[in-house]
Amino acid sequence: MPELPEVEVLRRSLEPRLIGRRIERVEVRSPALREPLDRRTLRRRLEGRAIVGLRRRSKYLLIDVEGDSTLVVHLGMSGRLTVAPSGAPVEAHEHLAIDLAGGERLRLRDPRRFGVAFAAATAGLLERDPHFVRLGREPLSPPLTGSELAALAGGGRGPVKTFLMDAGRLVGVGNIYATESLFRAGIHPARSVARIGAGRWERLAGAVVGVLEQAIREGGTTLNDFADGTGQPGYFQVSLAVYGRDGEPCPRCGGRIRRLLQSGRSTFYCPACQR
DNA sequence: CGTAGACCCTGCGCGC
DNA sequence: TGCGCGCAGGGTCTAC
Repeated sequence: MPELPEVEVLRRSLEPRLIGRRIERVEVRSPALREPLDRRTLRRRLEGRAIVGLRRRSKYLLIDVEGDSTLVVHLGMSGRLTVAPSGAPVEAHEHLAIDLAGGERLRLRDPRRFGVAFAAATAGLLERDPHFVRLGREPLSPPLTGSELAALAGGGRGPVKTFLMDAGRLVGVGNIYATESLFRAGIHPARSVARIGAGRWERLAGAVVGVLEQAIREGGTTLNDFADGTGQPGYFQVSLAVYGRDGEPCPRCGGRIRRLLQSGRSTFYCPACQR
């Protein structure tokens, strides 16, 4: 489900509903996520404390509470984090339920269980926690430039699409937005990063920033199940030029969009427009 | 060393 | 209608 735009849309939708709210109770309904939920630490760090801020790093959402604690959530492929009335029926694959003072409940559902949720000290979290220490550059803050992108790829030889999705270099760009960025930049996804010149790097950096910003404005991409914290779907999927459009006409030249596999992930591209 | 593939897990849509 | 197959937005680990 989520790449950077979806997590950012989720963050913005939750922020006004969560800031200042006190966490009354944390309930681990099913601890089986990619990393097992730690009931004791979650309760110890969160219960009784008010939420003071929501941040995003890469595809992680960070919910800061008073007293130097942070709830970290990664939605994996199928995670959803929503606010519901506390009396709402429990849904399938609900792993975590957090009751807020005032009668609402923050719920984490994740059918495929690729997600992660844990609580830790706020201080030094991004600098020291193993989930964060190896993460690369945020593409939007400040907006990525071509020369920075070229430097991040320095020394590599692999395909440019794989590079864009390497979170150790650049974070937040997953399969959809890597695919769309390369279409906008007119670059073939299999082109080696060693064979990209300054002009192309500049176009690609602009495309990455433009695609991510537009997707945030349009509420993210809802292919199956993405929703923000209030359950609202996004609508960037109608703006997708090539992703998921194998066999359809290219919106720019009318040629046939093709699909190929790279590192086990589907890539869609126009053979005429992307070189 | 960097890179490619397998793997984790459930659900859905498609073709038969 | 039912079933099997392929595929799905993530990340990590292992084997070259």
